[in-house]
Amino acid sequence: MKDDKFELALFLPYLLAQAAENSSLAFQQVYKDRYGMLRTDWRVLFHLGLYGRLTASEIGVRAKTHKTKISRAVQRLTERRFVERARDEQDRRVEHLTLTPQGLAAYADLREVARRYEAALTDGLTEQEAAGLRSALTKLAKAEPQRFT
Amino acid sequence: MKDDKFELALFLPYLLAQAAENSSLAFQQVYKDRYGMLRTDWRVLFHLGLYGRLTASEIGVRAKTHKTKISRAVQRLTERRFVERARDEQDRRVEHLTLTPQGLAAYADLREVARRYEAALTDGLTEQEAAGLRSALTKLAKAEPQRFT
DNA sequence: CTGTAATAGTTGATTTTGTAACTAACAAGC
DNA sequence: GCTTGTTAGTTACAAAATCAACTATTACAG
Repeated sequence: MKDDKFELALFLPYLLAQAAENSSLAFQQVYKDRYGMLRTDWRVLFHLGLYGRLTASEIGVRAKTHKTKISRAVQRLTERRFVERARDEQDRRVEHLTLTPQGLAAYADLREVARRYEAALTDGLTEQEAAGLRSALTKLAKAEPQRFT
Repeated sequence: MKDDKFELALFLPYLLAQAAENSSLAFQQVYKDRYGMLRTDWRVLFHLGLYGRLTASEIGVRAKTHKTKISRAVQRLTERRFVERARDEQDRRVEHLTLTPQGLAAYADLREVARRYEAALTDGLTEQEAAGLRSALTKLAKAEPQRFT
């Protein structure tokens, strides 16, 4: 039963999940309480805020998020007047999404919160930790999923 | 619209979530395909495999997981004969959980997979990245959730 | 003792996600 | 033109997560 050479607390998928959940809680509280948004909602909002006009599938690719999740997030954001849809006249399958003034305001507000939150999170880390963390996370986030027998 | 001084791809809660999801996919595939387990299931299995006899709430505390999630995971694991429950005779509210031989076998198998997976993940990182990552994640995972206005 | 609070764990109702199938519009071969 | 395939996005149904309420048992104050 007792085991050698394996520590759950050091297993990356486990540790990453714990850190991710723990360090998103306070931010989640804000976008949920202030704007009734879910995780995918704020991500869509931020993509539109940062990059301007995008289609649902462009957001899906950038955010590595399934199209049904995006579709439902856009639906919620549209109902609440944060986002506006516009059909592309050349290709009528495509919808261009933009933030409404209300959406822009929410984005600007949350972006400030995010900025402060980021600072607070980084504050607890040493230079080396922050640097190694960022660099490693970027690799891990981009890496192709491994293969297993 | 265009924004300065904020990068979504560097926002820790976002980057962490991406890295966490991406680096758990292949492992998830294994415990799902081989044993039909969900995320909480393998976590419970590993806790019992690593630390021996535990109660549901002890696992909940260690894994920072809500008791209903644990309860349902234990239910699934018990149905499939990976785990056995035993009432505590002193305090009959408490149930002690242990792995069955079948549970131990599954644990041993998955632990080996985890070990190899961990090695593969770490392989893509430099020494500094791995060190900074681990140290930073541990802090982030333990930190008290921040406070916001 | 007895009533009230606390703890371990489960259950049920609601919300959210995941998977697959679907509609609508375009593209390309023939 | 017409068939076949592809892409954008939605919808339907099943699986899973969340949150609150619940049972059963113990603790403890008076």
